[in-house]
Amino acid sequence: MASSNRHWPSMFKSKPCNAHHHQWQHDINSCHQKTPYASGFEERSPEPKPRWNPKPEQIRILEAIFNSGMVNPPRDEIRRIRAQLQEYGQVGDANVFYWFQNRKSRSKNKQRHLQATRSQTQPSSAAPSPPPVATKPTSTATSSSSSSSEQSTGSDKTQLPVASMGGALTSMVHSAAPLPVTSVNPMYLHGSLELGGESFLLQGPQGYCFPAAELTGIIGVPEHGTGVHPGPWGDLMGFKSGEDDAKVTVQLHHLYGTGSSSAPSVATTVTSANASGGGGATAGVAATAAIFGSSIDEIQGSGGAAAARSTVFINEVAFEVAAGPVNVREAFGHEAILIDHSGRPVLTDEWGVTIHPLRHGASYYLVLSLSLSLYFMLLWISSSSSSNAVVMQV
Amino acid sequence: MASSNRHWPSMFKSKPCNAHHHQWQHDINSCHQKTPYASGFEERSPEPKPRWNPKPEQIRILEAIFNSGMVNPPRDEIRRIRAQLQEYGQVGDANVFYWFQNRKSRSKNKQRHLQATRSQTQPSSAAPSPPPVATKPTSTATSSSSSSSEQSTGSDKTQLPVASMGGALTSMVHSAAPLPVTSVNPMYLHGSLELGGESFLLQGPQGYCFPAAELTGIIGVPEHGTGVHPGPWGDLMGFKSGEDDAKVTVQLHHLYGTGSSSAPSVATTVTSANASGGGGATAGVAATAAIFGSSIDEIQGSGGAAAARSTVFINEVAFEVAAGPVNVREAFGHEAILIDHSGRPVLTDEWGVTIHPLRHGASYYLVLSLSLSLYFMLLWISSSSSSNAVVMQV
DNA sequence: AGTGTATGAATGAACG
DNA sequence: CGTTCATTCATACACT
Repeated sequence: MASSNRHWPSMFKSKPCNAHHHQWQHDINSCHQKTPYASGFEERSPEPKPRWNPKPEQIRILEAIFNSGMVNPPRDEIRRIRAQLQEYGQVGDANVFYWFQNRKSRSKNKQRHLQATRSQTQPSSAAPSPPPVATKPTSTATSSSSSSSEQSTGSDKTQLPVASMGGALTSMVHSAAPLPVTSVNPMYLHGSLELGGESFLLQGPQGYCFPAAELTGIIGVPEHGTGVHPGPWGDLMGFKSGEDDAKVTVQLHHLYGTGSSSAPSVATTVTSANASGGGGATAGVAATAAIFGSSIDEIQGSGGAAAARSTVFINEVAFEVAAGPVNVREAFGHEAILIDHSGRPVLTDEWGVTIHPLRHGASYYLVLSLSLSLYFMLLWISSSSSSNAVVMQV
Repeated sequence: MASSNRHWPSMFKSKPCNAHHHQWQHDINSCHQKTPYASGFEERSPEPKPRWNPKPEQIRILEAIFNSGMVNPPRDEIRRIRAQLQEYGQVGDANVFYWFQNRKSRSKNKQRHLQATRSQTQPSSAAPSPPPVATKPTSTATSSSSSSSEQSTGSDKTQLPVASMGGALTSMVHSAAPLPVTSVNPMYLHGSLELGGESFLLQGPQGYCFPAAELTGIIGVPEHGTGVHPGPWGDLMGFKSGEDDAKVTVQLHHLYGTGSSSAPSVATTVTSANASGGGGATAGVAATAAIFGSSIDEIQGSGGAAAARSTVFINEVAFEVAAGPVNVREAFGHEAILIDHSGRPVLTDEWGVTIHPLRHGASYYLVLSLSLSLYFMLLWISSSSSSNAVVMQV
């Protein structure tokens, strides 16, 4: 084949000649590679092409961006990202491009595989019915609007709001108040998060200060894993449609007490300035409860399947789950972890499927959003530690 | 016009080998196509259509044509070309068509990035020369090796502070000028965070926003999302410490005996100082970690030892850990769980020792006590969930 | 030695 | 045409 990189990645080929791993310390200078082909002369001697080795910081950034919903950043966005990454080491647009490309692709078929695997492992008499998600994702109903490209992953997942399980926390996200911002960045959410009143007054002259990701984190949206459904959130979060500037208000209603079954019916309301009910419906999620909804069916084996089931308590709420291994991740999201009564996490395989089935009658606790927990912890700490009065609006 | 090649692809869907199956490419260099189904007609298979794999000779020809200026050959031309190529292997018009399309597109991108790259390198000594890098594709010249001028800021930071682990959390806040938008400039936190004082009143003079990222970062909350910001963490994380304005220290004392029942007595201490703690200043070892102000040392192993070590990020803070399994429990406590970037818990044995070593460069988040987190969450929620405004007196 | 997995890079094929 | 998807290739690193 004609030489190697004749296209894209030629932007700067003489860049990261740094050889081996990156030890947070190595530098990228000194591009002397030992020229492997010392004597061997080849017409297309493929430059040793030291493949870009993203540094931890860079990975984190990329990961973060990806998780924030920007799974396939447009060109200019890539450029920006690259610039950002460059602070930590040489990197080219192509690298970023490839990274996202691969990341998305892989996380996608990983899931696909996951699903496939699951269906195999649990044939559960589901012979004729592949009711839920079509195995054939080919044509997902994409509703992507042009503009800043947004992955349309949207619908193909099993993530309906279903809400209303007894949960604990409900978050209502409702966007409104269309500020006339400029925001060229489709992904920066601009607005104010009124979580507890004034706790966070995130408002900048230029928006820009509240990446969707944050929001999701704060709200407790569990998604965040390897390319889960970045789409929905992204869209929800606002940066999708031309309306990047939405005001997001989160309201937490809640119940206290580890009230078990009391399970106050949660309410998820999504109001979008843009209206657009469509995918927006997926909104609410966030709360534990809502999340349950989505997959419980799955777990339960949904209809027909007369599979064995167990009743377990998750966060004090009873659930019926398949007697066998359950896919925690699918059920509760990527950040979800079930903790057993002794405080140990329920082990799962790489797909989030528990290695052991849940014990019938046992109690588990679900941690979905680490961020959320910590966030609250912090909130509490801050408020409680102050001797002053804190006015919180809820 | 004339380029109504609109339906080309569809025209020759499975064009290549009309007659029989592909038996092409046998001797291509390293061509190992598993040939899915070599047998007869299987309607079942989705679409084993093996993608055309141009042989070197073919590529050469194509390349030549392309370089000769014919970047967008008309239909009949394509046919001709195909005929020519066919001497070396089966190929369809569509293949040729696609090839040119891709070739053109990609070479264009390449160029675009080439120039973009040099246009925005660094404000200083801005390279004013938009190198005449061939307007002509001349793929051969792909490596004009101009490059190398990528670096920005003359030096690369390429590294984090590798927290030395304190037991507390410290964060440096410092202000900066308000930059309008985008721009790779890191946004500094503006204002002071008085954690122990009055809640979070974070807002800068000019409506500076306080990206959640900052906060989370400071606190150590795994702000898994975001990343959109230029420097938030990085700068916050420590290096870059020009001068700190405030230092916030949070100390959580507590107990934890597995079980949320035991109300953790938390003590928050905020220390405002100016001391610029050299490298140790790294922001938060995360509240979480802070809580167990214990032993990262453990993990860190001995200092400069040349032992195998990996750098991992725990709650955004870099740590050096042994290359092998790590005892998470010992390091962070009994209820500690490390979560990997995908949201999955790091598996550990019964002693809390990770089954697999932590991945170098990977990010992990630490969940200490689920119960604790939830506890706080509930605490906060319950305290704030009163009607509208609640005055919290603590 | 090898084998498997993770992932950067490349590119054919399509979509809109 | 610009983008995106799907495969495939190649290499780095981990586990046996």
